[in-house]
Amino acid sequence: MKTEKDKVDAIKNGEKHFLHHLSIDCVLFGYHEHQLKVLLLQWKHSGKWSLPGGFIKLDETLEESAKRILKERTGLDDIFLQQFQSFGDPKRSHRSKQDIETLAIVSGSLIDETHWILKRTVSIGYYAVTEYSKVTPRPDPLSEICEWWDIDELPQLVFDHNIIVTEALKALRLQIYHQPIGYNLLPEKFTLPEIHALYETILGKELDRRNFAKKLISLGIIKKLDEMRSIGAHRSPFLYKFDKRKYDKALKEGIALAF
Amino acid sequence: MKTEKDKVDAIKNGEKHFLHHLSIDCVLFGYHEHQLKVLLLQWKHSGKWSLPGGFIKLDETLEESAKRILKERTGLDDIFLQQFQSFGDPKRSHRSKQDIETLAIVSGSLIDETHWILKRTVSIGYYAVTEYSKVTPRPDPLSEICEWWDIDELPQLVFDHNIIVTEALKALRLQIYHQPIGYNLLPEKFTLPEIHALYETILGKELDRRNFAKKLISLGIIKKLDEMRSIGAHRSPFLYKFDKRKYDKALKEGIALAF
DNA sequence: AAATTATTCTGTAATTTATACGCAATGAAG
DNA sequence: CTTCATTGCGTATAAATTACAGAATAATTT
Repeated sequence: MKTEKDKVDAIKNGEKHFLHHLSIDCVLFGYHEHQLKVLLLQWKHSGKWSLPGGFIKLDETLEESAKRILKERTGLDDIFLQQFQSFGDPKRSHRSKQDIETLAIVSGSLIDETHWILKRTVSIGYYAVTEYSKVTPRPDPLSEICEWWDIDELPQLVFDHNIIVTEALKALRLQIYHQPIGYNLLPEKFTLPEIHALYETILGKELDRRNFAKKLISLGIIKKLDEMRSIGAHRSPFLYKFDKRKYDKALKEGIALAF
Repeated sequence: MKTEKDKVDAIKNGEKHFLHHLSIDCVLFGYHEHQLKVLLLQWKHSGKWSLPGGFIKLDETLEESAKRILKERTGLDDIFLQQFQSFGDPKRSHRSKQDIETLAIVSGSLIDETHWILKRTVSIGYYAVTEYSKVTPRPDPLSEICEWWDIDELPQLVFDHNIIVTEALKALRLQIYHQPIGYNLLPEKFTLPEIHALYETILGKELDRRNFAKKLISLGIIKKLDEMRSIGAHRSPFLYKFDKRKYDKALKEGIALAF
């Protein structure tokens, strides 16, 4: 585990450890009670909101980099990450004078216009989906707050981060039609209503529960167990689990869902 | 138009003009006589084959950069470009001693291990599709030959370029199910057999011509004209053209094709 | 001028898939 | 033992996809 000092130090001496002109931005979708949320950070002093992001170490792959960044904010290992687009407008990462001052104060170093962190930066976008409740959000050294925001009540974000979120959501919704989603997002054993709610939340629309179940079962990616879950004052739903072999096959070869 | 000298000079002095650690690689698919081809370059001396690629200027967008690179190789403006993935393995762009020597000879400059062009490079992949016959391939200063290769008879390529082609084809085939393709790829007026062959070629499989036509017409993105084309010793097919308004709408909003 | 050949155009029947929805079954609470 | 909210099962209908047959046409050949 890194100390806070180490990470602030990274800004000062990052020149030697990170790829210049490149960054990673992560859109982490959190799923909870029929609501889709996004993890955001609030910068110190300016109070501006941003996506969790960071720089790429000289010897790590893009995916390793994204994983590391997300782990620092959430504590989670093994998130299913998906690269979806790179953002490279020459002016996208322009920082205001105030933001530069903040960087200088927080890192305790001189930041003039030649500083590596102010160079034009192309950002590689990754998205991931997680169970909201699994995460304990942790701000980074440059931020005051790290918390979930409802997908349709986002504040204005820094740089082009609002666009990045929009594109990530588009990519996620396109993906859900061509690959199964849910493994690592649901408990090992789950009920039909649970996976049904997950899909409805991500797609942002209603899906007939009976037809939905029929389709997933007929594709063979989930299968019924002989157990039930007790959910209080109502009929107990059966438990299901993913057929990992068929799930992985569907991941690799793609499926054609039509909801 | 740049002179050859300018471009070789770019290697020597590119440090000041290009973003370090970043490059663009383009997979240009050429469509001709039921064959899908890819434009490749053969490097001088080593004889290795690669995709057309290049570096990003300090003040241009990623798309402008890709457009410029493709224009230099093909003469074509206005190609429909699609960013599809970034490739960032730390070892992906390793060059052999021989290749470094060639770079030094061709550019007439000293290239030691600190030279910017040898740094770890993340490449942003773009693909495009064009009519094979519209293109006059032109090698770049580092290459001997620039020519089309059949998609299923590609040689071994440098770096991870074989993977890049595979991923580009996957992305193109996924795209064709969700967006119309054909504008800028077919003459303004075309026949059903022509557009049918285009789709079969890109997807690499047979599509029933009657059902195919029914679908495109019912979606409204092509419409029948009152003219015919004479094709020699056979029945003359009717001409069609794209309904640009509906085509653009489909591009923007997406469609769901199922062939 | 009639038959031949290769190709395009139109239509329809059979099948599969998707959609809509009614109702019985269940577990706990009153 | 009735009520309530919820799950599970099944079926009728609509829509989309697939498969395929046969007529029409423009030269070329006989």
